[in-house]
Amino acid sequence: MTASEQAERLRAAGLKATGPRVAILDAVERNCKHPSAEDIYHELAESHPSLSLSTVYGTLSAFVKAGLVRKLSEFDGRLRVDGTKPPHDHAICRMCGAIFDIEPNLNPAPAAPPELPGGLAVLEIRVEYDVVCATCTPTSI
Amino acid sequence: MTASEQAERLRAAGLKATGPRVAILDAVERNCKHPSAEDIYHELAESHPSLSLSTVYGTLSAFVKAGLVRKLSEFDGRLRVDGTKPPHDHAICRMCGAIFDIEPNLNPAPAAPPELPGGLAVLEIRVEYDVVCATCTPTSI
DNA sequence: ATTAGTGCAAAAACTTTGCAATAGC
DNA sequence: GCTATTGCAAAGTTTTTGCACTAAT
Repeated sequence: MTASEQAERLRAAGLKATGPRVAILDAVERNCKHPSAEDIYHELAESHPSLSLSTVYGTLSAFVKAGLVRKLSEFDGRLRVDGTKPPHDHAICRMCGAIFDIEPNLNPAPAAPPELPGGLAVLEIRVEYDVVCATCTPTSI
Repeated sequence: MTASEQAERLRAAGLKATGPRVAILDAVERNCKHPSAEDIYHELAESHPSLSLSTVYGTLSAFVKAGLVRKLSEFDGRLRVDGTKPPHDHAICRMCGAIFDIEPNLNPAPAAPPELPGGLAVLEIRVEYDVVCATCTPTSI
């Protein structure tokens, strides 16, 4: 996706298309490793030397609210985001908190949002797997 | 549930049944508001004046690994736990992070764990709702 | 021209750690 | 008695805030 297309998406989401924003949106969509704010900050350090960490935090927060990226904090408590395109599910290790991407077609999430109580507007429904990963499984002694 | 029954559960989970642990497990199972470590600490302040916050953190971590309580951090980044008995789903507001309990029968999660990659042992599968709550919905001007 | 967004530094919030004392098993 | 757990204080991380400046619309 070109920079101007990203800029268009930002404007469509009601956000100003600034240089830092385009760069951060792009970095998040490229990075499929559920990066933290600091990960993104470092990833952009060379190309955007003046970018500050607080801008990354503020920008990610704006993106989450606008629905451009998905917030994940189940892992290690830190803010983690997922901006990769096709929606997918996550498995989270109960022991170490590692996040694994799961094919959404393994367990198709209910597509039709049911009636939820309390005036909740459903934007998306996902399936979440509570797992113990291979590393944390006590293997043969 | 009596204190000795809780103690038995702790031992069954491979944890020593200490006073603080029984109290914390009990507090978490009673509190249906997805409490933070500090919430529990304050809740037990009167009955257990000597309890320290670091013990709460350590204990909750042990409970999560043992599967006695469920870890939630999607909310505000802080550690939040859910120890209420019947498994249920959560809706999380994209704007403010508020957590709402959702009846699991609205959208029964796939019960049969499919084949997952990388030796993941599935412990539980849940449905997660990405929502905007009533408070955050821009109402009529 | 207005208003949102940026960057810096400082502050705040949350969580972990080290260690001596204690309580379970 | 041995070992895991506790409590305290201190340190470490992560995130937020205030404010002057800059850039987008």
